Amino acid sequence: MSDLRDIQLSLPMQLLQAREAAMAHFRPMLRKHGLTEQQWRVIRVLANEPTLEVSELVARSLLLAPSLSRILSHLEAEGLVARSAHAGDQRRSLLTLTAAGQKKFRAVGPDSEALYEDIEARFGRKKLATLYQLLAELNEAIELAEETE
Amino acid sequence: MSDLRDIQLSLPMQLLQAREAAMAHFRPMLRKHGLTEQQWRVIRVLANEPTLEVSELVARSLLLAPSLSRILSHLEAEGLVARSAHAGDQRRSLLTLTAAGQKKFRAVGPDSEALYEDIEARFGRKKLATLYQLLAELNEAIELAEETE
DNA sequence: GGAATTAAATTAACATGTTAAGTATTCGTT
DNA sequence: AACGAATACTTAACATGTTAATTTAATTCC
Repeated sequence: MSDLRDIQLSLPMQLLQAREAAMAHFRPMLRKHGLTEQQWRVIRVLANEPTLEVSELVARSLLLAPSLSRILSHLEAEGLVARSAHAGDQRRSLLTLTAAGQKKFRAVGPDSEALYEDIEARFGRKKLATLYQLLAELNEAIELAEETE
Repeated sequence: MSDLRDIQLSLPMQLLQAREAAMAHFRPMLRKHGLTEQQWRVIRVLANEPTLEVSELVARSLLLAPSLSRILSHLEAEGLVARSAHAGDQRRSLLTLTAAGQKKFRAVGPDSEALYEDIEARFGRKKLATLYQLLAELNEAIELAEETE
């Protein structure tokens, strides 16, 4: 009944399927460490910076502000992340990994890396590099469209 | 502090970012039609088949069964989808698009297609085909890993 | 042919996604 | 200094994601 392209051939569905295939491996591992996928994203970003503002965390973790807000209060309650005042702007706050947070990062990191390397090895580093390049160009093309419309 | 790859270079993050870039265009359009992204996926799948079981819908829409269960009750309440009995297995039920559901599909379809074509045109059909191919191979590689482990 | 298993969906419980509204603070202007 | 606008988050409300538990019906096996 439809002239619309097969749903399986739509770009967002392909991207979703590929991501789910990968995450199906990561989620059980993270679960063993007591973390969700999103909590791990936050910890991972914070592990590479001494401190970050919420807005920076939003940008780097690809989480929406309301989600991050909830996740941060959770991670604070667990003692993995600490919040401190921003000198000069009371609206902002600075987030840091606590010692416990750093310990968690060091515990999960190798397990995470192992899964990545497994995927890389099976898929091929060369093809993976091509895929990254294409995805970056896709983002660029779409963002360019936003400026034009 | 970290030897872990930059989070921005991780495959799931790249896939997520690319998908979000695309969906940022689709969601407002769907919202005007009173649909969520996921509801539209269900309608789109059903538009191509006279009837489908829940398990088939799960597979083709890339939704988890609990999510689909809620979405279907919503779409039934809206009169877009109808449920009928499965002859021979009372556990299953058959889903069909109602006349209103088909009308909705015909209303949204062109808007959806226009956005796809815009992306295709900007990104390039050739590169898009390469991207599809790589994503399919990635899925294959990951699923192969599942059988082995 | 009846008890134990398996299978298909749904429900439950909690976390996140998404949009809109709200809050507090800062900035810009006069 | 003071007002309005903009900024940085947070809350709210509802939809979906995720895992586990339930429910109901079919299947298996003795």
